[in-house]
Amino acid sequence: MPRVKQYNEAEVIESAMGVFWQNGYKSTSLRMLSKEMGINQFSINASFGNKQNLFLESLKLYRTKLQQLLKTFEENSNGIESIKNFFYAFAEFSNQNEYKRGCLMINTMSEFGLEVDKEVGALISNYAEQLKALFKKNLEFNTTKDNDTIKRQLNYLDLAIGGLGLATKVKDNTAIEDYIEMTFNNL
Amino acid sequence: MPRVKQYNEAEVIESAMGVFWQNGYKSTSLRMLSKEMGINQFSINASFGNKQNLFLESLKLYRTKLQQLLKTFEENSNGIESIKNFFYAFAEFSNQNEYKRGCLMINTMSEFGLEVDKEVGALISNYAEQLKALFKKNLEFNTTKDNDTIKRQLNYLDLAIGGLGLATKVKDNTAIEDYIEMTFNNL
DNA sequence: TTTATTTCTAATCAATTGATTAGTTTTAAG
DNA sequence: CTTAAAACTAATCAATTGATTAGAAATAAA
Repeated sequence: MPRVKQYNEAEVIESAMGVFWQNGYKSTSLRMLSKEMGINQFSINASFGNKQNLFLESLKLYRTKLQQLLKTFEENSNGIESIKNFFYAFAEFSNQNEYKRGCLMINTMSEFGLEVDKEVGALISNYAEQLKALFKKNLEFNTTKDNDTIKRQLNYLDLAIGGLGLATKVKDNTAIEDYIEMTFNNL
Repeated sequence: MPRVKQYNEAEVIESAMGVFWQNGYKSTSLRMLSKEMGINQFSINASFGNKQNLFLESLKLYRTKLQQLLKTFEENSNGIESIKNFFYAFAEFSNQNEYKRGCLMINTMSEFGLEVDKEVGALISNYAEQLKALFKKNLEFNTTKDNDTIKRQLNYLDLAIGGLGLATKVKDNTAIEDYIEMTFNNL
C-alpha cells in the first residue's frame, strides 16, 4: 500500500560521503547534504536519523572502499615491499578526485582528535588495528626481528600512514612520492 | 580624555590562541572566545575586527612561539642530529598542555586544506619555508649530497614534521618517540 | 476503486552563529 | 568641575544551523 522510495539509500550515502570527505563534519550542513544527495532533509531523517548517524554511515562506506585496498594488501603480503605498495595504493586512493580531499579517516581523526564520537572512534580504531596487523605480518615476513624492533617499526608505519593521509590533502604528488620512497629506505 | 582599556591585548590574544588551538577555527565561537578572553564581543571587535582576524593574530602569536624553537634550531645547526633535536622540541612544544591539541599550524592546514584564507595560508607557507631552509642547511652540513638526494630528503622531512604534528594530537608519547627515532634511521 | 500506509514537499521550529547597536560608564584634558 | 572621547555593558540583529511538522502525493493490497 505504501508509497515507494524514489531514491536508493546506497546511492545517496555515496553522495553524502563525498560531501563529508571534502568538507569535514562540522562544515557540512544538512542543506548541503540534501542538495548533493538529491533528497530533502525529511528524507535524510527518515533514512538515516540525524547528521551524526549519516556521517557514521558515510564512514562505514568509506571503510568498505579502503577494505578493498586491505584485501589486495593481504593477498599480496610478501614483506616490506608489500607495505610500500599499500602506501602507494593508499595515496592513489586519496588522490582519486579532482579535489585534494585527503583521507576521510585521517581527516576525521584530525577534526575531532581524542574527543571523537564513540562509534566513529571505534570504527577508526578497528580499521587502524586491522591495518597494523597487516603491517606486522609483513614486517615479520621471512626475517627474524626482536619484539622491540617490530614494535618501533609498527609505530613508525602507523604514524607515517597518518602523515601520508594528511599530505594527500595539502602536498603535491612529487613530495608524496619522495616521502614514500624515503620512508621505506629505513626498513 | 578617553576611557582606558581594561585589558591587555597581548594577554587576551594568548587566551584566544589557546581556544583556537584546542578547538579549531570553525568550532570556536565568539562567545567561547569572549568568555576565555574575559572581554565581551564588542571589545573583541574593537581590538581585532572580526573572528577571522583574531584567528590570524592568534596564529601570528603561535608563530612567534615556534620561532623560539627555530632560533634554537638555527643556533645549533650541526647536521642530522640537530634536525632530530628540533623534531623532539617540536613534539614537546605540541604536548605542553594537559590536553592533546597537536600543532595549531598543522591543525589549520588540516582544517582548511588548500582552501585556506589567503593571509593565513601565507603565514603558514612562510613558516614552512623557513623551516625547510633550516632542514636543508643541516642536511648539507659536512657532507656532499647530490641535489636530487637533498630534494627528496627535504620532502621527506617536510611531510614527516606534518605527520608528527598530527600525531601529537592523537598518539601517545611512546609512539611519537618511536616515530622520531625511526625517521632518523634513514638519514 | 477504495483505502491504509508511506513518502515527499515546503514551511517552520528553537538554538546558535558572527556581528552590531544603543545607551552607560570611565577617563583625562581643559 | 566640565566635557568630549573612548571603552564598556547588555541587548539585539539577520543568517544559518539541525531538526521537525503539517499536509499533499503516491502506491500497492483489498
